Amino acid sequence: MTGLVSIPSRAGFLAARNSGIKAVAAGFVLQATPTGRDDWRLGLTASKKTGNAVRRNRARRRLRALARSELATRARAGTDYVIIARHNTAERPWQDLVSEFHKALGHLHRVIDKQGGQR
RNA sequence: UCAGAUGGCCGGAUGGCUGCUGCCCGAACCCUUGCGGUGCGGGGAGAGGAAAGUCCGGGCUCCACAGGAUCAGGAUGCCGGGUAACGCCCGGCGGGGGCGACCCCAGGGAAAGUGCCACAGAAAACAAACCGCCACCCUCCCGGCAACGGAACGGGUGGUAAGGGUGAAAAGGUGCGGUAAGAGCGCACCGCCGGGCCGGCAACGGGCCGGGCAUGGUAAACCCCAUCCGGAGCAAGACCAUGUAGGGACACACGUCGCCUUGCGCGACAGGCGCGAUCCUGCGCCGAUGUCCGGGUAGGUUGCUCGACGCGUCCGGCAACGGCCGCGCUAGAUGAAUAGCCGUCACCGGGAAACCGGAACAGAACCCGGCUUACAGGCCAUCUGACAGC
Repeated sequence: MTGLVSIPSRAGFLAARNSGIKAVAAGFVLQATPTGRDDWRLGLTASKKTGNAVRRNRARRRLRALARSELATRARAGTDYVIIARHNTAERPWQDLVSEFHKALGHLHRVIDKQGGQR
């Protein structure tokens, strides 16, 4: 998957979940955690609560398309982003997802800046 | 035309913009010159009929493994064929259902043995006898002066299994004869058992002869018989890179002899380990190692898609299927590509219309053959029954 670098192992996902910060939107949950790497990486998660395999795959594909169009130009190096699908991700209107993503990403970046300033 | 049966097929189409995975081609650059790497441009490909459940059968890989005997365990179970194989498919047979086309069946053995047969019922299997039916005896009672005679709706002894009742099932069925009443007691037909004949590869079917009839059901209870079966799975397995050192637990032999090149040597025999168990034959490994735990590392390549493959003509076969020839190459991902958004046209529902909704079951993960389950809507072929027309 060129263009997007994916988080290769379960350890990366667990790190994002435990030490990262998160923003909950109506159509998804966005998490971010600093890694100290040169590039930024993306992880996608769709649990069984999202639905059957078809719904999970569709939700993951829509989230990937979202990341490709909206996150690629705004992502910060040295950060792992994890997007978690929710039960309505597969059929939520596309424009709603886009606007929610902008809000969530802006929130996370502000929190990261604040934490960095305190240290 | 309506109702139905069987078999097969489809599972929206097309376009724009922005992207992804792997393949091929082209030019450029880089170096460790290779079947190399990097980005760029172009081309064509990219989920299913069930991809599902993971229920059977194989291929492939590892457990190094092969042959035989006995036992244990599991699966299958009418017959014949198809197949790599099957618990699958096809064609028959038998039984059951339907007016019919057709459908359904866990369909070997119950005179090898053991067990079980609830409730109800007298009785559930070397038969037995509750209400009955029949015969005989006694008595109440009646007649007679008496001897005695008659005689129950009562009692006893015996015969019987027709009828009643119970049950899923009551020891062949129906009819006639027969009898005290009855009974295969006798006869006819049906069924059953035995023998032989004919047809069929066979399951089985059809006559014939003999026998008055023995053998209840349950094997989806144990069991018997026949056939088949080693285990684990692509997270199999292989290679590269990284790492490779100390710790804990468990297992078992540590013996004899020979040779000279006297070595942490080689060889032989015992010994140990190795199929579910035991034994035999062969073979391999071990003789200070093996296995596991914990710790550490968990990145890349390969296996990975040309195959019991798909399509078509012809030939053989009732068919499943097989064969010859020709053409085609049709996903190979790995936190996991095959998409995101927006149109147009068809389909379904609502509406007078503009238009608004809906569109099933469901996502490859080593690959095939099946089974099972889920499924909006639609198409085709053949056949059956009814009605109408000719």
